[in-house]
Amino acid sequence: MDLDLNESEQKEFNRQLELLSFGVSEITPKDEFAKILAYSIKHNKPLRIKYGIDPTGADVHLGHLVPCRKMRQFQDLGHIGVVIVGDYTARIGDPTGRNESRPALPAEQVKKNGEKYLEQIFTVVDKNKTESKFQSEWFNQVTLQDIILWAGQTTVAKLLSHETFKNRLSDGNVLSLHELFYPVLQGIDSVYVKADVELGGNDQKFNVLMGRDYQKARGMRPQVAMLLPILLGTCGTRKMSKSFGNYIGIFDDPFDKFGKVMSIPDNLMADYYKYLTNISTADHHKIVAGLASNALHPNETKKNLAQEIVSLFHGGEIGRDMRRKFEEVFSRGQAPEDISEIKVKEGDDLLSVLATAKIVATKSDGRRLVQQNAVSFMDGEKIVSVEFKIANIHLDRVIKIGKRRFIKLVK
RNA sequence: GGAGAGGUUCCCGAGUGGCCAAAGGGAUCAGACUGUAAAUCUGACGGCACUGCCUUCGAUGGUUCGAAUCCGUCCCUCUCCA
Repeated sequence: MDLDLNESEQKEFNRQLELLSFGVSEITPKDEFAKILAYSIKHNKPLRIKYGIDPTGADVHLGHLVPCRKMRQFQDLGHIGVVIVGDYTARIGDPTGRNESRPALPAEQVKKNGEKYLEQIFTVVDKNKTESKFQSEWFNQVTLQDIILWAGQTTVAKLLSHETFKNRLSDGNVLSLHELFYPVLQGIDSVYVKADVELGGNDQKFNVLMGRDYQKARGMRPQVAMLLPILLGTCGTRKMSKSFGNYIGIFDDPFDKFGKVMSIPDNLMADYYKYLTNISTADHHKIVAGLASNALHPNETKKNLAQEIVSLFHGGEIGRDMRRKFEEVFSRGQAPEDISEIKVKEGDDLLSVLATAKIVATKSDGRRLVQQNAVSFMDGEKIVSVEFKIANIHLDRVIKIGKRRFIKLVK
């Protein structure tokens, strides 16, 4: 490889290296990354940046966006994004960090999820500079002979060196053979798409490095692993994940997004600012310092953050609206403007009405809420009887359940 | 193929004949408090015609006045042996 850069190439190299390294927790191997980047610049050959996502559900969440935003950065510098929808790996379920197998998903479900995933990913990734692919494009042609070949190019000891697999075995949990294929398939993907760099969360190191092994086995230049921090979920303790229920989804309603951001612990604000908004490094420093010195009010700062994040997906106007709505509902205890309505008539049993409106899960649930003093009319009186019947004087009034459930009774 | 151990409510997990709709923890919801859908404390947490009744403890069929608990069959998992 001829890597003697002239002055302007060197300048460009430094610029890209700095930008691309920002906010990354690990580049392995680092010197190789520098080499392929230099080569790319010298020969004006864009790098192929791979990112794979398993369409196990229908929702992409903000945690997925950390690598996506990095991909966007690459694209803005002229490189090519390769997004792989893991429609095969989704059927296995990523075993990383899990102590049990996941149920297999049917193929059509996975296909449908995949389309939705791409749509969500393209809210951040530049669609025009992206090749999007489904694993089935290559895996559907595979023969048993291929599979045996791949299986022969890694070892059980290697796979079992993965902590997840090791722990599963030692804890006496289920470990099925197909799960061992998860890293293998991910590695083979890199061969098929000729990836130069693969993006992934920190927990994906093992899987990403498999790609290097398989590329080397084919005499290809191995990809570089670029690992990004794992975004913590709204609970502040575990990684953002659908299965932990602590995620903020791209398709979440804007008000939900706002509220969910408001529910994160204060100490997560800096990370969310860093990885999810477009603020500059300098502004980020200001916020971190401001919070530390109490110059910035944590609640205001969090509202700003929530507004930023909502605006990112829904535009500035909706961002402002959601902030106003949040302040109305929670800070001032007012009802929001857009309340759903339910038709009632004199004598209707309130619990039945609420259950029909699906604002409480079941009548028993509603009964409990009444007993816990959670149900009241917006303009004052509390409902204390589980046998409360609706009268005409209650029409056009708003019932509030807990802090965030509202419903209007109409004729 | 053989021997042993298991499969419990949304999740983890206790429960080996009636006091079990089933301990404890997590998640969730509510109340208080708060700058917050944060933290903390308190409470709730299968359903309904709610001091009672109905459904649930892998599936199914039994034993018993009575079964998550005992027995048969089946399905699934783990460990050791081969």
